[in-house]
Amino acid sequence: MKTRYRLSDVARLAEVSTATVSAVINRQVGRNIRVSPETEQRVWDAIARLGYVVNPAARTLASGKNRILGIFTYEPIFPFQNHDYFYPFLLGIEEEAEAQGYNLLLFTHVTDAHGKRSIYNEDTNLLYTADGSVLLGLNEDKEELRRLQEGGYPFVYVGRRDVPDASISFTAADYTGATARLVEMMFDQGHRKVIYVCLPRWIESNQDREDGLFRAYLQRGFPLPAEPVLRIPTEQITPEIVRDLLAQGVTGTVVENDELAQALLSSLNALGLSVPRDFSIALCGNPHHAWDNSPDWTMFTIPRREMGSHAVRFLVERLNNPVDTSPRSIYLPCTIVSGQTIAAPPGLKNL
Amino acid sequence: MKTRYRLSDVARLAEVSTATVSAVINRQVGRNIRVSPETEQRVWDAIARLGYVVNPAARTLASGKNRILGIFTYEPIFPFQNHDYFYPFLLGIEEEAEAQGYNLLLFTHVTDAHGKRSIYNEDTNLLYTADGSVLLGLNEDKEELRRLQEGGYPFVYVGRRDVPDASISFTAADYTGATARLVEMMFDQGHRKVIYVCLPRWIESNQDREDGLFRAYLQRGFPLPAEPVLRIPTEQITPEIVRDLLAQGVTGTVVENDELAQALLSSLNALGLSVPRDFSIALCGNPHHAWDNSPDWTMFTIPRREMGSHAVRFLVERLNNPVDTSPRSIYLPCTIVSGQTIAAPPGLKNL
DNA sequence: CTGAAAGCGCTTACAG
DNA sequence: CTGAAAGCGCTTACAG
Repeated sequence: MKTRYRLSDVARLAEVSTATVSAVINRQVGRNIRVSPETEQRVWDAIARLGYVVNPAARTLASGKNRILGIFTYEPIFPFQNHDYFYPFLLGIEEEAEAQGYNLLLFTHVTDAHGKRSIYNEDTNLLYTADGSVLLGLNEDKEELRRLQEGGYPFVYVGRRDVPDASISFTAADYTGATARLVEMMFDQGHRKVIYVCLPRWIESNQDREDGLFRAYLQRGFPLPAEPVLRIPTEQITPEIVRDLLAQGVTGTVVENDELAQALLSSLNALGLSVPRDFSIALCGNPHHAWDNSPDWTMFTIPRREMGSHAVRFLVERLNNPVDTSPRSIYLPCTIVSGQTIAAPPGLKNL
Repeated sequence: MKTRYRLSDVARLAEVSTATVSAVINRQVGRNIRVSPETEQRVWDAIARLGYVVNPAARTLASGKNRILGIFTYEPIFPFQNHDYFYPFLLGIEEEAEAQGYNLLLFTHVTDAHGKRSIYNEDTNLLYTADGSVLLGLNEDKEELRRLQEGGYPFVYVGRRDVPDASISFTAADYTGATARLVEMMFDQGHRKVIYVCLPRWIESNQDREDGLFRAYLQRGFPLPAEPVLRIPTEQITPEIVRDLLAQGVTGTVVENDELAQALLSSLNALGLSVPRDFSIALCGNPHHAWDNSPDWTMFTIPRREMGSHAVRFLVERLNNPVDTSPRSIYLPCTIVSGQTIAAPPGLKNL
C-alpha cells in the first residue's frame, strides 16, 4: 500500500502554500481568497500528478463538518419484517440527501451492553460522526432524545415525538386530520356511534388518531359515545367483545392497524355478520401485512417518503443556519383510500 | 449550543494525562498500558460529570481508522425499480457489518459533473471517508475499479467483476454451476439441443451462464449445437425467431432473465405452442418483475444476502490484516427452484 | 495576491 | 504506573 499524498505535498510540488491549495480544492478562489489562474492551474496539475485525494477526517476535524447525515433507527434498519415499513422513509431521505449534497451514515453498530439499540453507548454519543441525524423507529428512548436535544446535536425525528421537558424537531403524518376525515365519511353515511379501536399502549400516533375522532364529533356536534376508545390487545378481540359493541349501538370503527381490523372482521364473521353490510371499519394507516382474506379497506396511507425527505430538509436548514436551534415540525397530509369497508349502518338500510 | 468538552478537559478534571484518558476510553487498560483502578474510576467519573463524548473525526485522523464501511452503488440505491434488487444485498451487508462492529456509510452524493455516478470526482476518491467499501451495481466503470485497486483502497465488489490489468476482490453467485444444473435437468428429461438466450451485451454473469451451458454439454459428452448461444434484444424475439429455433431442433433454453423468457413464451403461444409441452424454458436467476401471466418458472435464485454478508467479511478480514492485500473471491451456490416449465421434449412423448 | 502558523481533538511512541 | 509531546492532515484567521 503506497503512502497517500498530503495537501502539503501538493503545495510543495506546486510551489504554493497549503492555504492556497486548500482554497483551490474548496472552490474558495474568487470568493474571499484570490489566486491567480496560473497558480491555480499549477495546483490542479500537481493534484493530478500525485493523484492526491483529500482526507475527509482531517477536513472534518479542521472544519467541524463532513457533509454526512446519520440515520439512526430504534429497530434494525434492514430486517425482513420491517422491510416495507422503513423503505419508503429511506427513499425520501436518500432523495433529499442526494439533492442537498450529503452522504448518509447508517448507524448499524449501536447495540449497547444490554443488547438494546441506543444512541449513547458508554457515554459516547454515536451520532457525532455525522453533522446531523435523522431518527426513526417506534421504540424510541425519550430520555435519550431529551439528552440529545439538550446536548445541541442537530436531529429530526421521523414521526411526531413528545419528549418530556424538551421540544424536538419532527416530521409527522397528519393522523388527526386523516382520522377525522374517515370518521366524517362514516357520519356522512349515517353513522352516529363510531369508536376508535387501538392497542393498549400510549404512543403519539394513537393520541393523534384519538384526537381525530374527537375532532370529528366536535365538528359535527354529535354526542361522544360513553366509551369512544377501545384499547385492547389483538388476541383479546372476541365475538363477545364485538357483540358488546353492537349492544352499545356502535355501528362503525376506525382502527389503529390491520391486525386489529382483521380480528374485528373475524369476530363479526363468527357472529354471522359482514362488513360493511352490518358494520363499518376503516383503517388508520397502511396495512403491515399482506392478508389472504383481506377486504378492500377504506383507509388512509402515511406519506412516508415525504416524511423522510422533509426530515432531511429540516436538518439541512438547521445545519446551514446553526444559530437558529428552534425545533421545527410539520404535519404532512395522508391520502384517503376509498375502499369497500364502510357503508350506511344497518338501521338506516331498513328504512 | 454549548461547547463540547474535549478529552483534555476530562484529563484536567481527573488530574491525569490525556494518554491515560485515551487508554481508559479505548479499553487499553490491562493491555499494553497500566492504569490503577482508582485512577480509572476518576476518569470515568470525570467523563460522566462532563458528559464527555469522543470526537470520531479526531479519532479517525489520529488512528487512521473509523470503523465505517462504505456502500457505493453504480445505480441509485433506493429507487423504486431497484427496490427488490438491492434490498437482499443490503440486508446481508447490514447483518455482517453489525456483527463486526462497523457502521455503514451510504454514498449517495456521488454524481459527477456529467451526472454519472462515479467514485472519482474531480480527482477526489469519495470512498476514503470509509475504512473500506462494498461496491454494487451493474453499470460499473472498470477503469475506476482498476484505479481504485491500484490505489490500495480496500473494497469488495458484490458480483464477479473482470477488471482489465487488475485483480479485485468480489463475492459472486455460482452462475456457472447453477446454469449447468438447469441444462442437465433438461438433458435428464431427454433434451439434447438446449441453448442459452441472453441480451447482446457482454457482462460477467452472462459469461458465467454460458460457461455453465458448455460445462453441461462437456460433462454429458453431448455435441454442442452449432449456435449454442442466442444473443438478442427482448423486443426482437418474434414467432419467426422461435420457429427458426425449432427448425434447428432446439427443444429447450436456459434464459438470462424473465423479460426474455416471457417474450419467448409469447412467441411460442403465438405459434400455438405451449410450455413445457412443446418447449422447455428455465430461468437463470430471480425474476425482475411480477408478471400477470407468468408460469411457475423452473429457475435458480441468487444468494444475494450471502453475497452481501461475505463481502463485508472479506473487507473486515482485509482491514484486520492490511499486510495481505491479495484479492479474495468466492462463488456462492444458487438454489434451484423446480417449477413447471421444463418437461420431456415433444419428440420423446410421441414414442 | 500569498505564506507562516495556530488549531481542530484525538492516538501513540517514548521517556521516566 | 503516568506524563509531555509529536503527529495525524486539514482549515482559517492573520499578517504582509
